[in-house]
Amino acid sequence: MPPRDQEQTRRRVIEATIELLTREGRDAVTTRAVALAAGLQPPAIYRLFGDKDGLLDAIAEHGFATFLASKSLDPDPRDPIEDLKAGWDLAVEFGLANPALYVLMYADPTRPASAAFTAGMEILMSRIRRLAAAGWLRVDEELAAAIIHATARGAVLTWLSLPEDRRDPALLTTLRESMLTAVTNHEPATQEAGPIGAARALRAALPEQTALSDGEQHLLEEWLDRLTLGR
Amino acid sequence: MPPRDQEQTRRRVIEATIELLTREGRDAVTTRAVALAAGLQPPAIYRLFGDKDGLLDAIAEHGFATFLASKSLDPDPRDPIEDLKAGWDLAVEFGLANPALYVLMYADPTRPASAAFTAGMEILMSRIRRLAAAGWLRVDEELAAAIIHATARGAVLTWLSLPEDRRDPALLTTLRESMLTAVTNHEPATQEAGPIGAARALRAALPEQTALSDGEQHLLEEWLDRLTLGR
DNA sequence: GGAGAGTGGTAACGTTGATATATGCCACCT
DNA sequence: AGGTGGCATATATCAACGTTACCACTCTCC
Repeated sequence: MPPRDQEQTRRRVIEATIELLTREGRDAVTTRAVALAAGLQPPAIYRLFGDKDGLLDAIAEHGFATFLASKSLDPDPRDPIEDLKAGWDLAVEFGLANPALYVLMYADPTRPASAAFTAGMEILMSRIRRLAAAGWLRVDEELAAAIIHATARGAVLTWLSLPEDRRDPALLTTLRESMLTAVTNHEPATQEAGPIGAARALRAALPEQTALSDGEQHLLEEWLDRLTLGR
Repeated sequence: MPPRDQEQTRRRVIEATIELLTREGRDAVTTRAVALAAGLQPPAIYRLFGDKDGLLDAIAEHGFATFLASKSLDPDPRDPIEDLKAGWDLAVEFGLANPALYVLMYADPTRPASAAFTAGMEILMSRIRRLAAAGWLRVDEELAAAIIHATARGAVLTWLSLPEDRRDPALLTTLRESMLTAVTNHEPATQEAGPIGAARALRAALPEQTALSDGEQHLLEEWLDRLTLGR
């Protein structure tokens, strides 16, 4: 049997599993129930996914990918802050739209990061890097990622743990705004994009620094001048 | 047998379970393993706790209570803001000190709130109420509780999901400060960028530059890192 | 002293994740 | 065309799990 068919049954199993998970909950996802829902025998799961964790990773990836595909993410290079907000909203929206899947992916911190998890992190990191390049970042990139991740995670899990009639949308907007003020500056540290603007801004602010020796600072100034000249 | 003895064996079982949980992880907590560790037969668990969830609730309550007992919480009626900070720190500290227990209590949002969970919420709510009485609250009490809860939950779970060598304590202090500015009218002491922001921007934009040699760029990156660290 | 209630121990049931063994099918080579 | 090897399927099975039924014992109270 060519791998085409196997890929097809893989998809069928994955979709049946997601259906089962969202409709009957986490505990209903047993290898037998999945096999039955997909019209296979229990051992087939193991041939296709290795073990149950493999199956769960696969459905996480599939669910995340289809969610992303349903959204159009077109970053505006001129407003990285708006992009960050949109990215945060996207992460939260995924959690609210796919609670069971989200809990599977993000609830247990001891669970090793799945492919879907790292894929989401990649999206975030690219936006953070653009923010940093534009001089907006108040903290270093790694800390920014952690803050964004933590606020989104806390927002979704807390939202889901509240009974439906006590869920206040202000929780989400407030947390997003807090995240923003924690991560970004009120004004960008550089006026122009790219290394040239950053170099010029640093050149201007350099006299205040104390971390470098006189000699180091002198050489640094030369380099910054070369950078601003672009050659 | 008088209930005195039963209470004693209950305690023994609870402590054995916590020991098992923290030493060998979540999956090691089976009714049989717990019974063996406590020197009982498996059915005894059910006589004492009803079912396995009853046992887990009991250990959550016990773990939370002993943690609280080890801390002295003496609210200062004159500084409710400091009290809130201390309360948030307390919640986070509990999570970092008892990861397995915390995950059990807070990871799965579909799990019904245990006694320990609501006990922690009670502590929080009393502080929020005092904050509100003093006129410090920027949002209504329920939203404040949700924000505090969400930031703490996100902080702990994100912290635990990071590998140990990438855990930055600034994540916790930053999130606490964000929570504070989101919930209260207290003005944050925000530091302005100076050369740090510009250095960070240049660091992020550096790969695009062509004016410097590889060696120069490498040394420059080291200096920029030193500048952003401020020492 | 005997009846009843409650405790404790043994064995067992149904289900789960996972695997080993047997059965059937299809492409491929001679 | 007819074997033949390899692979997907199907059945049976395993150990471990949460949980419960059942039985023997002991203690209490009349």
